[in-house]
Amino acid sequence: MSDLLERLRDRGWRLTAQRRVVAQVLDGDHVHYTADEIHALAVNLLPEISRATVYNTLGELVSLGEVLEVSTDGRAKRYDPNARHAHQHLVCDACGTIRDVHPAGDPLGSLPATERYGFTISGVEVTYRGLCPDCGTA
Amino acid sequence: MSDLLERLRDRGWRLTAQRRVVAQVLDGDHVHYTADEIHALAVNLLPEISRATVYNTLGELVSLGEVLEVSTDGRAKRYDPNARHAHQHLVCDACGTIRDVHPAGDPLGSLPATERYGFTISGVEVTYRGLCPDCGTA
DNA sequence: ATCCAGAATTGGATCTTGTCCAAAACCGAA
DNA sequence: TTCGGTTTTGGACAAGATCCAATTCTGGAT
Ligand SMILES: [Mn+2]
Ligand SMILES: [Mn+2]
Ligand SMILES: [Zn+2]
Ligand SMILES: [Zn+2]
Repeated sequence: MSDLLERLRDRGWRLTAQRRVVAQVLDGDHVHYTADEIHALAVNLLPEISRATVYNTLGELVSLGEVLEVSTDGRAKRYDPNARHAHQHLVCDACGTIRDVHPAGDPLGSLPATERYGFTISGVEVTYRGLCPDCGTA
Repeated sequence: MSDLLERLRDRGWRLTAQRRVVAQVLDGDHVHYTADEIHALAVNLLPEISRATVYNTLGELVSLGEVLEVSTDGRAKRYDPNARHAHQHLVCDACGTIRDVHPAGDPLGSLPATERYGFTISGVEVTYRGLCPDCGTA
């Protein structure tokens, strides 16, 4: 059983067949699927699973902190199971590919105290944009 | 006439009444309105302007590099006329307020060469999240 | 001043993403 | 086995955005 499923069971989550296949699709640390992609992949494993259940399950996983929502453009949100290791994203502007990259130093540190305007800051998202090797001008 | 309108005219843009009021609404460097907010404000100045024209005009301004699109959440995109000075955003998770903040050092520098995976990197977006003074736990 | 072709605008249809809801199915404790 | 709470489901609904064919506008040519 995957780490993810194990942690969920430890939290008293009822492990239904539907939740199991959603977790299974997300398993592996380097995917960034949309909800509809996850639904399509889940249907391969459990043909009768509904779109609503996929959205419900993803919402619960996000609330539990097991999955991150990533909005790299104004399109569909992507769901990132790599919630345990802080990381940032490198996005191809042409094909939308997303890669995980890892911070050098604390990105929060780059915001000077004089630029906080009384906010209580809880996090920072960094998205690098460019062209991937496949899409770059050959 | 605003700087923005002047630059647009210099580029040979046809300055219609509709485009003028959209530019007028965006004038001033610290706004981050949604397309519908811009439409509502534009209607005050030119009652018959359509939503489609607001979207068309915003799209053109973005193509020209005069306005930036900002997607801070999965909701409506926001349009940022402050495209001439590199800056980052500080977003309140409770009320959605956006403030401009200014980088200390080049945020691009924080991505190690070993983490570029053959991408040609063209830019970076940094979004700090937290609670604004109004929304913070009093 | 008038005409005309290309540019711009318009309202509504359409699409995508996501949420909501009431009914049905499921599950596990008693 | 029964029963109440939990989960799932399909379809309705909503927001944001795009598309499109019809119309209006515009500025240069005459
Ligand atoms: Mn990731
Ligand atoms: Mn800004
Ligand atoms: Zn690419
Ligand atoms: Zn706030």
